[in-house]
Formats: sequence, structure tokens, C-alpha cells
Amino acid sequence: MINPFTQKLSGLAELTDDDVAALEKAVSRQRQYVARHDLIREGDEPGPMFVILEGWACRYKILPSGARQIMAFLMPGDACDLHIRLLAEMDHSIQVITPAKVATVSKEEMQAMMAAHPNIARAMYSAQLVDEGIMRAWIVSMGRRSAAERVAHLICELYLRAHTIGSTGNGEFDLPLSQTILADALGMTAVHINRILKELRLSGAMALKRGSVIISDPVKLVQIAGFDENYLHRRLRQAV
Amino acid sequence: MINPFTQKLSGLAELTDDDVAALEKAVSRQRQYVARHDLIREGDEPGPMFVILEGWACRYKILPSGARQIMAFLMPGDACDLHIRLLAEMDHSIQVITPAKVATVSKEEMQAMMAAHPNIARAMYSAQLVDEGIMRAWIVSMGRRSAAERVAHLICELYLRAHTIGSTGNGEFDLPLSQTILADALGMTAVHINRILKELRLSGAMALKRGSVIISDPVKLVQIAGFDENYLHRRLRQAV
DNA sequence: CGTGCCTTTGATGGAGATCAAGTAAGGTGG
DNA sequence: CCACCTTACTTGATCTCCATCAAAGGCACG
Repeated sequence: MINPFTQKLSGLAELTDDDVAALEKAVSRQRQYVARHDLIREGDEPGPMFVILEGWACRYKILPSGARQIMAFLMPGDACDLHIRLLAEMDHSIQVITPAKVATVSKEEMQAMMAAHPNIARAMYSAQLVDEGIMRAWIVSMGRRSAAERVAHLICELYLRAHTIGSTGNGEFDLPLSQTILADALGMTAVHINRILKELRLSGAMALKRGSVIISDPVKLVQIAGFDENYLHRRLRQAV
Repeated sequence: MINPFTQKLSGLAELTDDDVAALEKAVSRQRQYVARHDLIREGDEPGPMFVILEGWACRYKILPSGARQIMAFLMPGDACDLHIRLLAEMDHSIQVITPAKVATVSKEEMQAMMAAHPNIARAMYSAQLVDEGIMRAWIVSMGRRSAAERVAHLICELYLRAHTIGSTGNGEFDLPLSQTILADALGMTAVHINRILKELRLSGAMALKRGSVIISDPVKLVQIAGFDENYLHRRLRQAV
């Protein structure tokens, strides 16, 4: 089974066998973490780049009030923070949500690999652009979408992202997020998320169960969310 | 008078005279735009990189409902979208807010400059990381801060950003944003922004007038906002 | 077989949207 | 210089969405 990092990047640029071999080698330094382990905390000095291989993680920040805001979800294949070593300290924390297997890639390894493999560099840059697009989409959701639209939009996004790493099956996919975590990501309370989920379930659009989502009516869900997948850039420019 | 792009990048990496000369040359293809001109629209194929030299711009998206969400402000010195050519189409639009002078830098020029001037490359990557930090901060604001906190936080951010390009003077700075635009950026209505501004004015923290802000009590404003400037990364790592 | 965490449901209050005017300031043409 | 127009700002009344508080049930895990 190919690793999800390679799988994701191969969707962002043409990779040769040589490129693939380099990627496989790059993620060979792996560690297993228990759920809720912080990979790095706000204020820490950035270290190596993390690549999620199994499980989910998130970027988050705790406010003085104690409230938490999740700013991004990281799923298998996602890498954090190319070039992060340029900064003196992290402005947010990264935590594993589920038990997770994570690889670390040093700055030197990364630089060498990107210099020797331009396809990989291109894929990494595209991945970063997509991540920025996702952040912008989150800003739009938080600013101008209702609670139900926000939930539906997030589920659409996560479904497509899971799809590109091959972890979906006919309208269903694993979503190891508690309602509390969804609330922290969408800027709501867990109680309200719960009501919205009930609403969406009754509408027949989707149903969230412990650990997985069933998208019973994809068309309706997309319609509720006002979802346009363009920001995920699944269709990239051919010749650059 | 040195151009603001050079000024901003020189705060992000040590630049030699040679680097500065290259930057000055890079932004020599300039054009003037009238207020509200779209530099590029959602769906367009990405072209050259834009560098704002005078005036302000913003990234935004229009929802099916007609609502607008602004996702970023661009002020003099800010560049848009390094590597954007890797994507097939824009997932958002960029519009000039005021009359503005904007330079365009082709992908080839940019690549040549970054290859020949590693300091510039480092500064550009740092700038991109800061921009990502700003987006994350916006997500936090939208998700977990009250209207007054959001406004105060944005003003703090814009003040510091304006400060690094030298366009502030003792607690006052130019802010050419209408209340409608602030509303579109902060996910509120113009009416509500107006009330919040009144509140902030009466509290003595700050006052917004046509075209400029007076920060009468910086300590109070920072306190209202819960502002921590770490995400702007004004202190960068020395040796990388 | 508890004992926590997570989910579900109800009741109530508040922040902010919406609707509806009205005021002030700048721009333009006569 | 004045009448007109446009754009931005200000204020009030009402309504909606979502947060908050409270409590009970369910599921997983030790």
C-alpha cells in the first residue's frame, strides 16, 4: 500500500518512479502518537516538517477566554508548513485528534529533495496553494454562511479531500471528529452543532454517526452548502 | 523614496544593495487603476504576480446569495500569490479598494530573481508564511471573537502592518476602508459595524474617521482585541 | 460495571441581522 | 454659488439565530 503523502502529491504533479522512491524514503522516520498529543505548541520553535500518514490532526489556537478555535484539519497525506523554519516561533499549535502515525522530514532533507526533484517541489507548492484556498474558504464560511451551511460545506470539503487519498466508499467516509471538535472548527457550540446535525439528518442530506458520515443525498448537501469545489483545485494547470 | 515592496521584504531578510536593485527593477512595470477595479476575477486563469505599490486592495468572494466576504487586505508592499501559476484558475477575486498603483511581475522574472537572490527568495517565503498566519488569525476572529473584539483586532493588525511600511504616525494611520468594506471583511453588517465603532469611540480606545484611524488608547485597544502580535512574525529567526 | 466523555433535548437570553428612516459630506453641472 | 445627486454614516425598532444553562441518557473503556 502506497503512502498517502505520495498519493496526494501524485495528484498535484506528474511523478516519476524516481520521485516516488524519494518520497517514500523521505517519510521513513515515523512515530506513533496517542490521541490528543500536541505535535507542536504555540510559541515553540519550529522543528522538522510533519507529514500525517495515519489518523487526523488539527491546527488550533486557545484564546485568553479559554475558547478554542480549530483553523485546519490535517488528514493522511497532509504535510505541515513547508519553509516554517524561517519563523522564530509557532503562532498556533498542532494536535493529533486520533491515534496517528506521523513522519518528520528535516529541513535539509526537504530542501535536498525539492532541489533534486522539481516535480515534487511543484507538487508541494501546489499543495500549499490549495491549503491557502481552504483557509480562505473557511473565512468565507465563518463570515457569511449560516450554521447549517457551514456544517454542510465542511463535510463536502472533507469528503473530497478524503476522496483524493482514496479513503471514501459510496457516499460514506470515516470522520473521526466529535461534535465538540466540529464546534471548535466551525465557531459554534457543541449543543448547536448537535441540533444542526439533527436537522441535516432529518432533511435526508447526510447523517453523522460516531466516526463516520453517510452522505445520503449528495446533491442536496452541495445545494445546502452552496459548495463550489473550485478552491480545492483538483484540476491543475497542465503545462506551467 | 524607496518602494514599499523593497521596504517590506527588507524587514523579512537581510538584503544586499544588489538584492535591492533587483527588487526595484522587478517592479518597474507599473499601472494605475481606479478604485474598485478588479485586478483578477474568480475563475480567471492566473497571470503575473501583482505587487501593490500605492493604495489598498482586497481578496474577496461573492456568494450565491450575493453576500460578499473579504478574505484579506493588501496594502502597499504586499504581493499576491507567488506560485499561483501552478493553478488552473483563481478561486477568488482581487479588487483595488482605492485608486492604486500596481506592478506586475511575470513568473519568469520572479523565478530568475529568486534563483539569483536567495535572500529575496527567503523574504518572499517568509512573507507567504506571515500571510498564512494572518488568514489563521482571521479564522480565529470570525469563529470566537465578539464584534467589538473583531474590529479592535483588525485595527491592531492593520496598524502594525502599516507600521512596517512606515505609513503610521503617533497613533494615527490612513485607513481608506468604508464601513461597508469593514463589514464585508469581518462578517457583519455595515449597520452593526457602525454601532461597534461608536462603542469603541465612546470607550476612548480608538476613533475611525473618513480615511483614517486615531488610536487614542493603544493599551485599551489591544486589551479589547485580546491582541497578540506573534502571528505577524515581526521577529524572525536569525540564522536558518 | 462503574465512570467519564459524548450526545441529545429543553428553556431562556443576548448578540447581531434586518427593515426603515434620516443626516451629513463631497461632487457636478448649471 | 447654488441645486441636485450620490455615497457614506447614523440611529431606532423588531426579529432570528445561536449561545448559555441545565439535565438526562448512551456508549466506550478501564
